[in-house]
Amino acid sequence: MTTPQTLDGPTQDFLKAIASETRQQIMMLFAGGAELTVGEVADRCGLGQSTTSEQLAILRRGGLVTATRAGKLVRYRADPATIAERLNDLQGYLADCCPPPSAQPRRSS
Amino acid sequence: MTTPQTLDGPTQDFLKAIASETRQQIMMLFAGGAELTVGEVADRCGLGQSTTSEQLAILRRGGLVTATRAGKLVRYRADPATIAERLNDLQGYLADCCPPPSAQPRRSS
DNA sequence: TCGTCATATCGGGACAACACGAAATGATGT
DNA sequence: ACATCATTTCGTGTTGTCCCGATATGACGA
Repeated sequence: MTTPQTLDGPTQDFLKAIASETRQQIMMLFAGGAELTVGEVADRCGLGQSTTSEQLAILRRGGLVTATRAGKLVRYRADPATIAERLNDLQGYLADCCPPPSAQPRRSS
Repeated sequence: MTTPQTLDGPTQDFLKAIASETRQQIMMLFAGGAELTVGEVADRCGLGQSTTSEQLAILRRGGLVTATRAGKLVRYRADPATIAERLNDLQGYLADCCPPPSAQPRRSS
């Protein structure tokens, strides 16, 4: 029943992904449920094409976006379900560290 | 009413602070409302004294812990209120990027 | 005032992250 | 098969993070 020393892998990837100003900026482009290609993202935030592809890959590993091929294009979009999940994990971890003194123990998910 | 391109400073600092395995490990030491000195934290996670001081400073800037002098000692403890606040900001940002298709627009805090 | 103890700051070395251009991959149309 | 276009992967330079030992600050007691 020992609480783990750190977060699990998926939540780690989520945090690393979102803790970058560039990637936050990218995420904003998906507001409203927009679907965008790598090239479109690159244009709209003034990054090189390869850089953008790499950053999107990191966001994908973090569960923030999903990718689907459409011919030669790859359409990226936000992944609200996974985001909510990771956010919930994070909240659980923080509830363990940061106890309202009378906090009830959390279920082990 | 244009949504800002990135998160605000405090939330940035919060994310950078928590997105480090070492600092997550440190935060776990504060579970249960524990108050710890720099030296105690250094011992318990096997870090150097100066390293620990620096990492705690980062956590402090991120709003995760607070510090109070007690004689020559400095006692650090978790700061649940600020953490909840930052977590809420983050949630708001993500709600903007990641729309459950029928999401109602968020208030501008 | 002087010495001591805890903490903070400084300087540096090893290593990862960021952004780029160039080359490889993969899919489409001719 | 070939050319083309979007994307990915690779190699590289630059910048930032992590951790350290050494030194400075600040508080307390003799």
